[in-house]
Amino acid sequence: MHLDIRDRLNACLKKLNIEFSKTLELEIPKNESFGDLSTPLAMDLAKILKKPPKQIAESIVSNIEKDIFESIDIAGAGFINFRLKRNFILSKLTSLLEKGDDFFILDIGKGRKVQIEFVSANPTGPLHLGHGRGAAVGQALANILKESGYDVSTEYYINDAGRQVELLGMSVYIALQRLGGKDIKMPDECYKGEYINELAKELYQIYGNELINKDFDEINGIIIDFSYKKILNEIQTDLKDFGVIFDKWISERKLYHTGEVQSSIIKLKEKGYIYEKDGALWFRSTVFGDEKDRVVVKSDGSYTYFASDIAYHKNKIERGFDELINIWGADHHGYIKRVMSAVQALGIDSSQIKILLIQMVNLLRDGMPVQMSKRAGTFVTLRELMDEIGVDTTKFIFLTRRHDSHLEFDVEIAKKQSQENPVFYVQYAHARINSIFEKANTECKNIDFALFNDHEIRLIKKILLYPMIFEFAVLMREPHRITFYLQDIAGEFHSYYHKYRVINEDKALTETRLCLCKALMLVLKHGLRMLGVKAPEKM
RNA sequence: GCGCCUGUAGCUCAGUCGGAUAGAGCAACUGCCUUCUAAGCAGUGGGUCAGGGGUUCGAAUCCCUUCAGGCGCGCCA
Repeated sequence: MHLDIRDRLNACLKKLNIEFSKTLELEIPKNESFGDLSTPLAMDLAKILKKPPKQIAESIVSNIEKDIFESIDIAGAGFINFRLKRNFILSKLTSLLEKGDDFFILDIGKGRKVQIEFVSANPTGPLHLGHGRGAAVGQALANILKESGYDVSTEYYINDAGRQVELLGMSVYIALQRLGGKDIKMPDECYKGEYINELAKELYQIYGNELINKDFDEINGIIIDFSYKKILNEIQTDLKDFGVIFDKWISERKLYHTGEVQSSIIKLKEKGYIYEKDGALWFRSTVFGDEKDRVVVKSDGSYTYFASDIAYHKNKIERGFDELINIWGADHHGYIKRVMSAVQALGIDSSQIKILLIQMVNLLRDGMPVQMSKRAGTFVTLRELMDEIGVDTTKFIFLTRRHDSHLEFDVEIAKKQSQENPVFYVQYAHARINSIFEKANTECKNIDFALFNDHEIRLIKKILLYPMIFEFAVLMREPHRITFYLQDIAGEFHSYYHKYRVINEDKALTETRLCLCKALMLVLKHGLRMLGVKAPEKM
């Protein structure tokens, strides 16, 4: 619907010889009496053309093709308000019913290659809530970008090298020693939690006392590999059960084995961004606005995590993506500048990489925040939450906030099956419609537009607005906009459902209303699919 | 101390890179099940957009500043 208006606006601008390269903005007016859709275009153009907005608006209004409009008004400081013809709205409805899911296909991406890297949790422990939120957002983002014409590739970067996995190995080694009766304290920096003991037990079952009597240095390889692979396996299972699929899992170790870490530093060195100080090699990130330069090779000759991350980004860039999206936990925000610096030093435009920060999740139980500490091993895992609350609810709630905003996750509300729980509210609308179709002895056919009342026309307009919401979610890379829309439209439907009977004595009216239901069902199903949430037929 | 993020109704949060009279859900209160699922609906009240300055036709949105909260400031990852 909005695209039809935009097309006419663009054609009109062309006719008037006005250049406007941005995506033309259409919005839902604050007040319904203003019209169906409006645009602040004239006010934007006023700045460029240095003419009064009303004058521009008038010129647009008199030159635009008016076939689909009931009326076009200029209001306020220069808004152009459009009211669509009833016939046009109904033709769009017909089109939606005919095309089904194809109606929602947009070609914004035009095949541009986008890579989304997300979760990428260290394989040193189970996934927790924050990872879950990142997983839900990343997958939803992948879904909507795919659906809108991007060539999307999702990826998980496995930090299977370096200090953290070594610490994991050490932790399991010590647990193993304790299992063998040795009285050793678990050092502070080590990982705790029951899963460490489990890993030790499993190793004991395989190797018996063999490992216990050896020094860590002799057997660290065995322990580290066994442990991180086991954990990675569980992470993969958890993500799969959470409905998150990665196209590619890439290993940090591999970047060392292929020499990419080394070569990327050489490349930076050639460009003059590397220097030596205090026996270490530093990257000049301050050139790009970082607050200090960063070490890439330590004085003991080993690489920092940053070094392999540079190699990873170089690797991504060389794979020819047009856009890279990194989804990180908000606690990594201090890391953004140096990665952006490295990426720029490697020669790509910083606008090609976007880093989305996922804010913290606070878990509430009985109205009280649950304290989480990774060190103490007292954190709530994604697995626990999935098992307790269900995959759909968990995902949906993760998507009810802007990624940038703190999320309060109330377990009690999530478990409630009522209006307080937004997922059920939306799913229930879908199930209700499905149930109507089961009860009806007929289907959506012989649609008679004359039978729609004003309430229904309003609802149809709202349904047809979905592509605009979807487009905006894509352009802004913000899946939560779909979540909000779905709650909104579900509410409209529940209200409609109570006021009017779909199945009634009048066959023509019944069939016409079934078409409205069908259209809404298509939208609900599509929206939920984008979020990765099921649209149940029965509840 | 420095940097980043946040501050919108009692609570949880939307709000289009500056636009029209700032919205929703929950909670509170009042009603609605012999009719397609009450996991639902209808109605009522609720605001100094943290405070203060500035920028302009116009600010919740941009700039400065104060306050409050979160996070980050390793040759850790």
